[in-house]
Amino acid sequence: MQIGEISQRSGITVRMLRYYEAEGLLQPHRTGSGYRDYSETDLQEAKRIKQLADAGLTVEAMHDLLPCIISPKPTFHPCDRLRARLEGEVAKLDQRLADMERSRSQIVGYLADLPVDAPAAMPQD
Amino acid sequence: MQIGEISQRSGITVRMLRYYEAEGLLQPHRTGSGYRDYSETDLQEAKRIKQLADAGLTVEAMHDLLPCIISPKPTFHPCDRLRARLEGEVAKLDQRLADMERSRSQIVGYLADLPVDAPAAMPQD
DNA sequence: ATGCACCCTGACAGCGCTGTCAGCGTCAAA
DNA sequence: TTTGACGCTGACAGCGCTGTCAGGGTGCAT
Repeated sequence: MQIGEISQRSGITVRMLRYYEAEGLLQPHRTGSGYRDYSETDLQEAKRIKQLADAGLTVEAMHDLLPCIISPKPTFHPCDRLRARLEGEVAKLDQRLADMERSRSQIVGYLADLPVDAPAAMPQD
Repeated sequence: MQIGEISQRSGITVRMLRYYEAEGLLQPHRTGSGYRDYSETDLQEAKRIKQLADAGLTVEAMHDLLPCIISPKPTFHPCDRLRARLEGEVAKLDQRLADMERSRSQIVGYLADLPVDAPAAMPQD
């Protein structure tokens, strides 16, 4: 299928599909005239890429991920490095989650201290 | 105090202090020769700015926040707009938190399906 | 053969900061 | 007065995408 179709079917913009290809993820065949020609397998991969992207992973991280995850058949390469990377990603996520929780309660605190609309309380340091 | 000192005391880089000033937050007096001259109050404000920045708020959001929050005495302006903004920020944070939770479990799922190092399972679609 | 939708590449812009460098004043101490 | 730390401004770069535009082919249907 052409790029427009896979774009619609995967929810990834044409722009980003080309970007992913340039970055070494998801490299479709080309027709004689140079058109990208995506297979159903490519579509599967595209969907996974989208999941990961939505999950906040960088292209660089996906680079390590995909070789182990995408394959429609069992993967045979040592995935220890990948495991490490994934664990790192989780750790990073946890870190960010914690930060954001903290932010959230801070803002909620501000909100609580906010005067209703007239002179009133202030957040004490 | 000069910029270097407030930088150390607030944990904000010199670069960012100037940036915040350019953005209209935290505008210190100037000495005759043009040096920035920060007061203790400025330091307080700087610390709050840092908190908010760490909390992931943009300068633009802080713009609305600070007039209501910073003041060392009760604030008298109507803060309804601020309240709305804060609530919006909380909502955004909640959204992002949810996304990230989802990402996290997705990755953890991948991790669980990962072969130990030899040929093995694959994530079933 | 003409048209129109769709594809191609390459390049520039913008997000919201943040670092860094250049080129040049200021100030206090030696 | 000279030195060295510190301050000033302005500007460019980079992060990781993402949109958009320009200039130009391809392919199918009238």
